[in-house]
Amino acid sequence: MAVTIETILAAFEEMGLRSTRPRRLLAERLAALAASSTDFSTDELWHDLKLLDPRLGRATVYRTVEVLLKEGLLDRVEFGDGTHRYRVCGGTHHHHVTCTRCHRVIEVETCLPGEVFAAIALKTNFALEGHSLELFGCCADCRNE
Amino acid sequence: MAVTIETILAAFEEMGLRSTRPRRLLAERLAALAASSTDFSTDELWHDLKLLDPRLGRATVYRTVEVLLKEGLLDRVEFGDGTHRYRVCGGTHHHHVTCTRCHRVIEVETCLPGEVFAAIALKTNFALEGHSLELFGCCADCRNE
DNA sequence: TTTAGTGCAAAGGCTTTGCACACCG
DNA sequence: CGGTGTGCAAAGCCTTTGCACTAAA
Repeated sequence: MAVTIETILAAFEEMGLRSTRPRRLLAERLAALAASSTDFSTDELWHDLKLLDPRLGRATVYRTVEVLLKEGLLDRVEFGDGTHRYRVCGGTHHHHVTCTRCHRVIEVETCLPGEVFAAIALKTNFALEGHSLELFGCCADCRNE
Repeated sequence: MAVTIETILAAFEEMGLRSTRPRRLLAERLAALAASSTDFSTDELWHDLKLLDPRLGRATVYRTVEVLLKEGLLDRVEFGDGTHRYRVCGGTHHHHVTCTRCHRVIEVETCLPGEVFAAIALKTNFALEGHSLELFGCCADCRNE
């Protein structure tokens, strides 16, 4: 299921947040990023939005990203070097495959088999609650260059 | 294989780095942390070291951690909220199970079955090069409180 | 009219950098 | 001695916060 402007605006409304101009612009931009499976940094997002409204403040971007993260509409992707980027995602469980050359991120639904979790839980005596899996590699486009 | 003071000092030497007082103190402290499987932040590490040598500078800690990270003797553990900590690890492939209550980190060698990687590579057309897997849960101690 | 939301600028953390001095080899 | 390594302080980033103003409802 694709994340559209409506999805995001509905999320705002559901949380009891007002429909403001900055939030509508954010929703519009994020829907476009979702459609093209493009990930982004807060800074890139802010610069994009400034083209639509030069007065839009950085703080608003941070505040809105935080809200959407909590709501599960955005995903924070951590890189090994300590940097991170965001991407729009439906709320379903998934993992990321990141191209180490061009930084493209692809979602996959493939997950770990239950036995792996069971084995780890048994060995560590942890009650497992969640996990994150990041895969790194080289995408087809970058291999052909 | 346990990481000892000697392991770390040998790593410095192998990299052509001099044996200095700050680096020896670092090695000593890190070996202790390794022995007790304790993870740490740069700040905690710095404060610990200041007890041994009040003049030891923060920058030295950062510089040394960076070197040991690159050498594979340290592991950077990322948390979902954007914070991160470090831990000493032998160079072998492993993953982390983190307690969401007490932040304790346990290493596990259990990894994903090859078929999972094959399936993902096939589906995304990526040449996979690496991955990181972080598991979150509640440890036995925290469940008994 | 009421109060959430915003923009701005300042303040905060953490990390890196520049530089003169210290000290290892 | 020569050059790496260090401590210190300053500068840099990215992010959060405080506050007066704007604009939803």
